[in-house]
Amino acid sequence: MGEKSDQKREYILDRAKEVFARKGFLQVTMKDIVEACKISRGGLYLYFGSTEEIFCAILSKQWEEEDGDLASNLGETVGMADILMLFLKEQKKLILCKKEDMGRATYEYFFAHKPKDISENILRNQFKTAVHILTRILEEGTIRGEFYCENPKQEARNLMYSIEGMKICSRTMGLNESQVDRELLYLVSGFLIEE
Amino acid sequence: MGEKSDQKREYILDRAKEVFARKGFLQVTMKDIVEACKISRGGLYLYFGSTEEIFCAILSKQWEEEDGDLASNLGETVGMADILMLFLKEQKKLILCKKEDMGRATYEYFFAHKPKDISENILRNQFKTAVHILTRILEEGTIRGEFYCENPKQEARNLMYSIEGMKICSRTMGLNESQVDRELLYLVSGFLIEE
Amino acid sequence: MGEKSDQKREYILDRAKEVFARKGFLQVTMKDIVEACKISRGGLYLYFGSTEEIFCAILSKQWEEEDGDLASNLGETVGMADILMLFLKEQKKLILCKKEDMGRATYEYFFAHKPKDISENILRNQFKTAVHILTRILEEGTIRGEFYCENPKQEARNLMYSIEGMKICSRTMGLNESQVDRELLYLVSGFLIEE
Amino acid sequence: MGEKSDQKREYILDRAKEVFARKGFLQVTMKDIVEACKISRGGLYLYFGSTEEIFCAILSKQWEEEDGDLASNLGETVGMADILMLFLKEQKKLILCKKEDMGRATYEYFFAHKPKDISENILRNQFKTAVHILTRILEEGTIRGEFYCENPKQEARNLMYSIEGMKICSRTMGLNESQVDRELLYLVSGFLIEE
DNA sequence: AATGAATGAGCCTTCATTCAT
DNA sequence: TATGAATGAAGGCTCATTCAT
Repeated sequence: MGEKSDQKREYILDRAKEVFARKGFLQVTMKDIVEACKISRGGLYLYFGSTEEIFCAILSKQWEEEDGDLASNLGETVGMADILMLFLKEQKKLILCKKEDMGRATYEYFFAHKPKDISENILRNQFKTAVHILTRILEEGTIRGEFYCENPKQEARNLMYSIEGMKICSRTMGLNESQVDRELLYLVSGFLIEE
Repeated sequence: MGEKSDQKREYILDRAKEVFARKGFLQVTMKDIVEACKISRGGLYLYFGSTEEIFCAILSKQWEEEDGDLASNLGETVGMADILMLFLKEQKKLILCKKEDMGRATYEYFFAHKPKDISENILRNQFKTAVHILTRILEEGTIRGEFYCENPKQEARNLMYSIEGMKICSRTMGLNESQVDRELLYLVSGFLIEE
Repeated sequence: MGEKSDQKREYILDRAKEVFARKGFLQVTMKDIVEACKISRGGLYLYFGSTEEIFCAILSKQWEEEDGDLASNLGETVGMADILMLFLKEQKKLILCKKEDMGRATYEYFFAHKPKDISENILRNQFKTAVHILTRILEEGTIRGEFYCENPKQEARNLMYSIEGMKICSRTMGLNESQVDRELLYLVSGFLIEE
Repeated sequence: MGEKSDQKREYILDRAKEVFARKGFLQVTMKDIVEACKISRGGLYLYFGSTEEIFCAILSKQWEEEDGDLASNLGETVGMADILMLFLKEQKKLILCKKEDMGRATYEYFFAHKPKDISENILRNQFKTAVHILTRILEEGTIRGEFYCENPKQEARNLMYSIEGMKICSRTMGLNESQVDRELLYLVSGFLIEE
């Protein structure tokens, strides 16, 4: 066990992630993952007992990795507006499904698994973290005179709900880049002070 | 044929709708619907060939029925702010899943059925219609001096994206009424002129 | 459903009984029964959900059928010794597994399914019924002067335990007819009055 | 090899015995035993190739150990009635499953493995030995005037069949201590001379 | 000797779909 | 039209057994 197993575990999670990205959560079977991994049925069960277990493992891993991506840059000498743009650019990718991510799978998973232990809900945590980062950006930007924003926290929340809305609209009814740009621009224009 | 068949068709759709509202789209089987309808397996197949067919039929029906619910009131003597509140109240119900609707099922369905024929995409049409109605409300309200809104169309879009975002957040991570109220209030405060 | 189904149900039970008689209980799979019945996998599940369910159905059926086989003859003009011999002859068949019965399967089943609801335990009921019948035979025979038996109930119990013992010995270590005869003769000799 | 291996062999048999006592024979898997032994899968296969092999090894070992437990006491100055009581007390424990023994497992094993090589059948040997011991007890007791028994061998056989019957009844339909006592008392009363 | 990862066969169960009535 | 029995494919899970280390 140990090192070798961990490696294979990671390998399985990586392959499985591709499968989830392609098929969502509900329609993925253990067989799908077995085939994607090119291992035996029994082999997979050595590591994970169900698609749910695999899915949760991927979410956890992702959560750990993402930690403090943007947050670290706060307080640097870069302009807050730039950081905000960086943040929105990332979100835009997610909205437009540029990088085949697990968005759909995640939605499907949490549709069916209502938040029992609310603190355990990764989606919630992700959302809260995003709001937190945005709030700090808005606050700092306001202090520096780059933004005009009376209620940064609320504004941050508003931004995130809109972005979530676009994510879902993009996946269910299709959105193109210019539509997203237009909307993001409008959102930002509410507090951005043009030079 | 004819009338009698139509009646049964409607009956099936009504029962099926309850099932979809309860279980989403992907996890509903023909068996589930057969049982909900208390008809025979073969009987169901006389009317519909798959869950997808049934689901689409429900969506179409719904679309026809909803048509011009609110739109009809526009132009009446009631205040636009009141109409807006009525509209938001309806949306709030959907966000909080007060009336067990097919929200989740619809998301699941359109996740998997990417908008091929875009004009056929009902979600898109619903969204566009909602934006259209909101736009008219905002325009009329602005004319009447109830709102201050420079770009009603864009504002309407923004509102709808936020609302979509809340819908999804409510279903996946849980939202309570006060959270929704706070957000809606904030959104409206951007253009509502207080007396 | 109804008649037709009942017929098939019986058919399945009959085939399954052969399987249980051959393989015991624990080693019988749904697949075995499917094959014995020459029906489809799903077809079997239409009638029974598990080997246990099938097994219990067979036991119940058997229990109903056996009812009052010997008991009916009591009180006739035949000699009690003759009736006793008839009874023992039946038991001898079971001991020697002359008719491939479900003895082994039944033991295996009740080994694993400890008597929760004791009154429901068919083995117990069968045993009690046998003891009851024997008791009546002994009582009546004593009255008629064919037997000398101070405690018919206890003697009946003793007989049945010995017979049970022979059943198990026959199945596990092998017994031949003369061994059984010798033992039964000895048992009977304890209360039989020779002419 | 040699000593060390033997030690491990014994260790495995001891753990396996517990498993068999708990689950019978048929439902025990190699996996169960591997887990009970806390050794590796491959490790177990170095010593035994199947559950059957393990089970037989346990039976053999047991047989060797039990040898002449009671037999040794015969001829002492103790009363034969006392020795008989000792013997019956042991049997009572087995009947009531006081010490979790391999009774059920043994039955299950011999149900499926019909006595091919009859002399090899351990159950048979155990039974014969028990009968032999009982016979000697009865003979000696009769000589000493403690018992009145015309046919000790046959009486011994009868006793053992009854005891076997109670064992099986206890395991399949449940017997309590007083029921066993009553039956044993009745059996003994047939030849015991009260002072 | 010993390990334990890996394989693949085998059984379980559920459904979509067909078809004789 | 309507029924529901029947089929068989698909996916889930567990183990006996092997084998590289």
